[in-house]
Amino acid sequence: MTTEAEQAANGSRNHAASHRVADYLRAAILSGEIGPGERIRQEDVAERFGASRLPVREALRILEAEGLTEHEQHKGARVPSLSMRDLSVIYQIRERLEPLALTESIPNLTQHDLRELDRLQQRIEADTGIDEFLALDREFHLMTYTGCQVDQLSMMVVRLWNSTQHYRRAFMKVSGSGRRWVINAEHRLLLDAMERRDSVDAERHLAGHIRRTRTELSRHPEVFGGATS
Amino acid sequence: MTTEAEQAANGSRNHAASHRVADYLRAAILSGEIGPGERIRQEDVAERFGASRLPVREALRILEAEGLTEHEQHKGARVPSLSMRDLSVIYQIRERLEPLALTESIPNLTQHDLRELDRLQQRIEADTGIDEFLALDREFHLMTYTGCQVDQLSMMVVRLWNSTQHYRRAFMKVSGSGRRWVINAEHRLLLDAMERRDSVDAERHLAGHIRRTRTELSRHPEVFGGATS
DNA sequence: CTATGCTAATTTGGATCCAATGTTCCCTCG
DNA sequence: CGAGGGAACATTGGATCCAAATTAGCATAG
Repeated sequence: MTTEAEQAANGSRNHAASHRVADYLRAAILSGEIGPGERIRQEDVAERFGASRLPVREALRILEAEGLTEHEQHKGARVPSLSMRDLSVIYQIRERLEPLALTESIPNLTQHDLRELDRLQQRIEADTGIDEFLALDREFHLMTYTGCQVDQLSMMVVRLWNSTQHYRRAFMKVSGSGRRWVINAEHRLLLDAMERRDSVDAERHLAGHIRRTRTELSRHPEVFGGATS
Repeated sequence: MTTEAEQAANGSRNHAASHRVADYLRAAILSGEIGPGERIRQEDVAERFGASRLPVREALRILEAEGLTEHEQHKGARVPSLSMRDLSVIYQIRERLEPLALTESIPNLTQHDLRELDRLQQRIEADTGIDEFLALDREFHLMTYTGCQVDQLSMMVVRLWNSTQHYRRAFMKVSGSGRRWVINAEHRLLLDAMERRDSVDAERHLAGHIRRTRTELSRHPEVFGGATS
């Protein structure tokens, strides 16, 4: 489920316990099991994970550095609530970073990768539920970056996706799936440019895709549950 | 010295011991005291810091997530060595991210900030040693982003500066200070655009400044001490 | 009945201890 | 004399224990 996340987060397989706990918590946050503002008790996680609190604490530091949790002295960890402005800027960051990652990726994509991307897009076009759509869409985009050899860049992209995951879900729920065809059209244009190995065109389509999403998001302030702090 | 680094790294003052240790280690790495490939022993740090190994371990996880250290199971932490390609891509990332941070910053800069920047640039133009130049240049650029309200963005920028600090120093040492006047001219053009609150022009100058630096860097492979892994 | 202050319980922060793994040095054997 | 193996050492990983701070609950006063 979160395979891509860790792969990009840890250069190679670093299966230390703290990382396994971090992966576990990351998955819990991404799946919505732990929502913004919600507190994370170390003991709970330790117990559920069958380990002591120590690796949990290390994991929380990792997630904090990734921006997935906030810490306050003696008050513990919680998932931060983003404001509309935060989210908007994150999308602006994505709009500049992801095209770069794409350009780095395209020359290294194999025919197999491209076929896999096509297959993913077909599954996205099949009318699925919101949660499945979110998972597939994430998988699709992150897969377009599999050719990007620079860990630091892939990592940044994955983290940006991670920290907005909850709001993407909330947005899908309030906006309905009415505009799914737009997404599909944009994905198809992107895929086409990628198959032609036309980085410039692909960058253009991707940037437009992200920009449009940001614009639509900004029209749905209710995603932030009232509190825009 | 590393004030900006922490300020951006921790949204607010999080003076937990693990963060103080992380700041300490970050400063040691940025100052060149701990160089790429060098190992960091937990006990040493703990002793030097007057604390137990536990906060040190948490600090190392933080630095790992920031990309300042690498970890291997049962082998400990070391500062990663970057390849020419890594460095080049980081500069490409900076070329896209920092103009965005600048645009976010410019409207919020006070007259006082601008005066301070001018003063900094004057100090840069005074012929200083390499280490002082590096510190001032860093301070100058990061100060241009003080108006950027989005923590996540400022944080990313600071981390990019951090992970390339050592190679910037090495580059200055091999390339000599012959081309300092180019930097000064670019800084002046950037400052002028900022004073006119012309984000577009400022972005253009900044991107050019970073691109030129990347190009010059790529002409000095000896910065990587032979090993380009 | 509400608000405030105090105490008890919960939770996080830090230190020490033990286990597991990696490293080094030396001895032996080819 | 060099290479391989093994034992002692050093270092990291994890668990438990204690201290400090926050939170929650209760009692009491207004």
